[in-house]
Amino acid sequence: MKIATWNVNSVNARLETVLAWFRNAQPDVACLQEIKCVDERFPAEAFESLGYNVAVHGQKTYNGVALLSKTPLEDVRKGLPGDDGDDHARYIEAVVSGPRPVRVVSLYLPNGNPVGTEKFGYKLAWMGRLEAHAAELLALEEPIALCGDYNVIPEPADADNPESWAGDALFQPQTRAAFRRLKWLGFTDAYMEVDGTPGGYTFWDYQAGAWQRNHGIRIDHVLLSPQAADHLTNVVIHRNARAMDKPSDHVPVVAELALDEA
DNA sequence: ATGGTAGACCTTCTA
Repeated sequence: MKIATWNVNSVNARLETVLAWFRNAQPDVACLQEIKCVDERFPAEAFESLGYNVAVHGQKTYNGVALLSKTPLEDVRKGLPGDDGDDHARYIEAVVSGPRPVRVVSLYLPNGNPVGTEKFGYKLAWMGRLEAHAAELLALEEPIALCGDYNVIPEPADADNPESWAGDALFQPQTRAAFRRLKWLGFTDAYMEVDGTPGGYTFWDYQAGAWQRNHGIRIDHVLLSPQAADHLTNVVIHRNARAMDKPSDHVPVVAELALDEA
């Protein structure tokens, strides 16, 4: 099973680019972030025509996440528990049905810049809520994949120029510590497990020629529960998607699970 | 050097 995660930076502005990638990569499951549209504006028919079932948690202008799956999506949850006053559409969870069901999450963790503002506080609070909910999910002892744009640079090796991110919310000690706490619950960072080579970037800013200069960072992650990590066979970062026409500033990350094998 | 670009959308916010 190929599970993809991709921050598409507006699914409607990027639809032809996204569909071209789907036709080529053929993921079984896909987690999209920053769709930047309400549910009714999500181009569900375009994905359904490619054979996907669709679940959307949308929002006008900002944020918005979606799940796509070749098999039906069950037990859909929209919104991260823990704060009824949080109206950002940044979390959707569902069970991908099949002989070996997998619980899949598409998450768009807050950016948190600038540091020292309420935005950074919101980011850290959101990470705390994610940790609490992830702990509850782990107790289910199911195959689980927490996929998305975490807006976290875990280690210096995950940035081309770590010094330039020193003051950024994505690389603060508190941010990195919160991400470690999440992993230490018992999750495996899929990329680090099968590859771990420095330079596996997933984001290059549109500005200042970041792509041309390879000023990238690894901030899109797939975290797997033990019951999923046991079946992990490969992770591919689709770097060449950054060179497509009208690219997103993020590229897809695809994790492969061989769930039929012991 | 505090730059640069992209998307949604209405003038500026977010990233």
